[in-house]
Amino acid sequence: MATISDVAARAGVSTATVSRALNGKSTVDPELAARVQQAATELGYHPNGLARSLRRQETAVLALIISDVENPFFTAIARGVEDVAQTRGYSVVLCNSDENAEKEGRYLDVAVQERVAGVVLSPTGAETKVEVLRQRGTPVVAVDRPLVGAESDQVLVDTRLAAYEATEHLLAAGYRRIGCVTGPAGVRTADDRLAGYRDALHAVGAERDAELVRRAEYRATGAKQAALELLDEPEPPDALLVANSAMAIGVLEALGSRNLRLGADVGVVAFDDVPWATLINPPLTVVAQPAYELGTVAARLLLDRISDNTREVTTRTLGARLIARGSTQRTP
Amino acid sequence: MATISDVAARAGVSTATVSRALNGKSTVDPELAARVQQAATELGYHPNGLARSLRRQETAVLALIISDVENPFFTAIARGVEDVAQTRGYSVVLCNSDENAEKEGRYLDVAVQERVAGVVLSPTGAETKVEVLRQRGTPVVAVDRPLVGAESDQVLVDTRLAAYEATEHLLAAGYRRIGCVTGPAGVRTADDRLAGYRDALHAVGAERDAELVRRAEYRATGAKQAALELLDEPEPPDALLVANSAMAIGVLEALGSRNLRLGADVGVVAFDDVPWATLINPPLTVVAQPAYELGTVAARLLLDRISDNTREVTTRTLGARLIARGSTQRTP
DNA sequence: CTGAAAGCGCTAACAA
DNA sequence: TTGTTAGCGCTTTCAG
Repeated sequence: MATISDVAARAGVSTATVSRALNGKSTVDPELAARVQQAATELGYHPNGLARSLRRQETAVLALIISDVENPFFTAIARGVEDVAQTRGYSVVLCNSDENAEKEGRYLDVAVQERVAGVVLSPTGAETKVEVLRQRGTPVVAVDRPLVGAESDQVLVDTRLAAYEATEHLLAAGYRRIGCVTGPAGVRTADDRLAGYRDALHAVGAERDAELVRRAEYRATGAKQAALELLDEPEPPDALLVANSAMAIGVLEALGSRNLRLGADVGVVAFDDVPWATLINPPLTVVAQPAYELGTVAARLLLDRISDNTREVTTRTLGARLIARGSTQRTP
Repeated sequence: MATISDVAARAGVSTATVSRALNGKSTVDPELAARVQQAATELGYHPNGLARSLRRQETAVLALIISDVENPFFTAIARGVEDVAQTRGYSVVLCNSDENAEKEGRYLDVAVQERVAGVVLSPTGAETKVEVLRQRGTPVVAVDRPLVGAESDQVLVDTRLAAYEATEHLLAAGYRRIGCVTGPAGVRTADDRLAGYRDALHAVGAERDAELVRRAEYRATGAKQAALELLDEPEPPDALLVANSAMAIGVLEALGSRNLRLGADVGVVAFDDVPWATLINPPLTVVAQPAYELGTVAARLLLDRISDNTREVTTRTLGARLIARGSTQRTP
């Protein structure tokens, strides 16, 4: 594996000149520069990024730590982050914390050890582990969920309001016993969506005591179980607000296994627009979150902070929008 | 940011001792080791991975370059790779080539520059850019698609056979004019699936000339367009083999927009099992690929090669399995 | 404009 | 067992 000195030797110059020529920094005699270029290509020279970063004390790598690679919401964020990073010359490495605080911590350690330039994090919970970054001065921006107790940049969705509106929509459609299937306690989005749901019920003085609420992991299986429990209640719900798309799958399976008609028997609105929403019958009403934009905004915030760490901390809150479809119509 | 010499100074030992103590290599006096540990935690010391890797001439990082982060098939592979890497102390960084040879090349460069220990690659096409790795001696394993002309380890799916069986299944179900919507020419999985489809038709001497075949990008929109073209033919197909799940969405949308009943009017079998396959009506017949296993096998192969580069090159071919559901039944 | 030389933080011989 | 020392490959003063 060719090093800079191999190139220097071949071109008959010093390593300093090679470095300068290849990085186009201070001016180098065009003729020498050409010799260097040629030597480099002849040798198949690829600069050692480790050595470079070690010397420069900086890397052009961002870490993106998300809680579920298999969730389209997060992969859309990933695309957003990547697209922006790309145009600014940064690479992004994607880490999957799997909604697991320990794994998240491990990746934060890796991020620090590898001296990444910055981190976009969707925190699993009320983490303190992020202190590692603060200590070390690595910029972070939280995405989708806030970073409690840490004054860092954040890009969030007004998910409580969205849940409120979704619930209102169900009420307006004539549903009366509205239930909610949400994520684990402590996960901010799960709590916020539940809060929005309660706000809406409270606003119309509906069903305050009969708590048709179930929590589960943000996955299909738990949600199916939760939905079955609700549907088997003596007074089952006639509509459900579901906190993400993986859960929606479980809920729809539950409906199927109880032979309940979507919309007519049980209205459903789920968070996250998914490509298959219009393929089912009736099509699924969803709360579409601006996932891609979340990613682009987060990346821009992060890169800005990397280049100027004195900027004041900002929180950007994006809106979600309800897309009403057949699954929230009682009569076809 | 504390360095190893800060720790050494604080513990009153040499940096070598700190290194040894922290890495648990050769034996260190327990008492000294304890002092080092304490000094390290007091200072919030995190070893500099760059310096370490530079010195050791090795990194504990694998690169996984896939062609679409938003495709569940690839994210399942990612999980497989990650789970195995994790247990062996490696981190994996995920790169999204976006089915774009140039982007793939850029990430290969980054992989070389960052001196990753190895690469799992799902090649976009007939790439030569992978030469960069070979030159540099970085181990690669190809996953899902072969690396043409490069003798590297590979983990593939017998997708041609699977397509053959899927087509056979359609024939057995009574469909007579079977079409195929597959990916771009040159993408091996797309070509193989088409080949398997043709094999099956050929075997029964069916419809050899009337080519009901369309190609498009592995995405919903192109597939919708392609399906519409086929459906608007004077003699439209009565069944379709669809080469991936994103395409399946487009095809199903096309059916919907032409008011054709899935199964009854047009049978459909699609590659990749997706969670929503059973939510549509009738449920979708699919070819389930062992994506997660593809990832685990690839990672193991890669790690084995990293530790012993003299192993002979192997190709592992995994099987796919047809899951017959309602979308391939002509009569309900 | 170019080269010599120092050093980023760490590990691994080699000595002691 | 511990310390001294020499680099890993690169960039960047500082001289020339």
